[in-house]
Amino acid sequence: MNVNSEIIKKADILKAIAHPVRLCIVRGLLENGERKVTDMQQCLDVPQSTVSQHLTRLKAAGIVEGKRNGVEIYYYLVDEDIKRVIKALF
Amino acid sequence: MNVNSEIIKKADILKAIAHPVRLCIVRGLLENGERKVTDMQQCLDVPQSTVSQHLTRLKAAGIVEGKRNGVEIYYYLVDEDIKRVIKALF
DNA sequence: TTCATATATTGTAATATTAGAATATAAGGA
DNA sequence: TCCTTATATTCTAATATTACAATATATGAA
Repeated sequence: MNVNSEIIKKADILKAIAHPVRLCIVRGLLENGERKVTDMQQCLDVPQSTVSQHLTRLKAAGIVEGKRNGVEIYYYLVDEDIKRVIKALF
Repeated sequence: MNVNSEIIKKADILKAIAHPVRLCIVRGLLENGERKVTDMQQCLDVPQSTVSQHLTRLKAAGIVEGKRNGVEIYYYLVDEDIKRVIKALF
């Protein structure tokens, strides 16, 4: 296998959003700006731990960041590539 | 889990290109138009059967199609979403 | 401190993806 | 026909992803 590291990085970014729950989260963030976990969970109808795990993956990929407000955490998109990709996809 | 079928479809399309070899193939097709398998294989430095397997996946996802010319098969992109996504990504 | 709510982490079983060798098929030329 | 080249398929072991329950942690209010 020999593909360059730029390709690998881009493929990793795509992998991060290539999942229904994560894609839905990311699309929601693009449409509505920041959101807290509970809201996503209700919208997706998925257990809380599942949402949290997917958010962890999105964070690790550098796609979202969260800011805490008291007991809640609001997530928002931080990757411009992803914003363009989502717009292109929908 | 409850995400609608549009999201699932779009996530499947992303999954299809969220792999270094497949992303490289697709990007190459977008840049250079149609290509035959042997050329992709040399460019990627991956065994022939591996390239062929990835092409099968891209075909199944409706992203590429191939037309035979004698003993060779030329592949080309057929999905407009993907073209936009790749452009947005690079 | 204790409690309630929001979110994260861990453990694990089920499933999917992956690479690549071996083999098969398809097409055309000698 | 037989040979060669191009491409596809099959098999399989290794690895990665997934869902979700159970549990842990963080914050703020009482």
